[in-house]
Amino acid sequence: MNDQAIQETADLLKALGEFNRLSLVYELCQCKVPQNAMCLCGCCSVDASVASRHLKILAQEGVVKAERNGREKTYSLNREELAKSLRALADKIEGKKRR
Amino acid sequence: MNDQAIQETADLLKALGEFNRLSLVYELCQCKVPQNAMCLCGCCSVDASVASRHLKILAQEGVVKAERNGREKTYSLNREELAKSLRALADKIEGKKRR
DNA sequence: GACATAGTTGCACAATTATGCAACTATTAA
DNA sequence: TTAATAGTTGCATAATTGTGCAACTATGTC
Repeated sequence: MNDQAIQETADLLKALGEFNRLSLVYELCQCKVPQNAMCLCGCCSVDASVASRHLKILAQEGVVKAERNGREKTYSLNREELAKSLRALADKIEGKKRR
Repeated sequence: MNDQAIQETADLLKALGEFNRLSLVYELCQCKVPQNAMCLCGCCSVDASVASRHLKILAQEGVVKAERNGREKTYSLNREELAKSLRALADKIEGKKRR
């Protein structure tokens, strides 16, 4: 496990490890269809600029996918990819190759 | 999903989402037997006090289990519990109940 | 007892991060 | 074109976090 790989995993976990961002993730988790930022910023009662920045971080880490729809921007969870990353980490932690 | 549950999950992910702490976790991941703090602090080249604090945080979040052995303190990963938490999150993210 | 080893805690400091406001861009509607 | 809505960015600020050093506690050894 090289430093870069560790850093990437740490960055993903850090992105998820903040209350308002995780709230956004859970909110999106409940949504069958993509949600716009205004709707999402309601779920954690912060300023729109704050939600915008949190969503940007989540998008950078591949947690959410953003899409422009006219003047709206809609967000959806990258469910499979995110679940896969988390399960890969769980597998590694339970792995049998030990010293 | 209430605020407290979100906060608890966020705290766990935050504990894992820091480079040196995740390095400690991966190091412990490779270890069949519990390791002491001095050995562990080598793996991320930080002061012993820093490793001590990181390990404390990991222990608080239930990531590692600490045990006194004479003047040493040995740490081991809570493999099953941690893997279970991560898989539960993955399951939730992939869940089918959507609006 | 004195001394060594393992680990923790107080303190100061640097760096990062989360936040809100105001001003901005971009798009749509009138 | 003007106005309205959605979202972003610059700036200042408060809060949190990671770090190393020095001093401390705890345990084992001589």
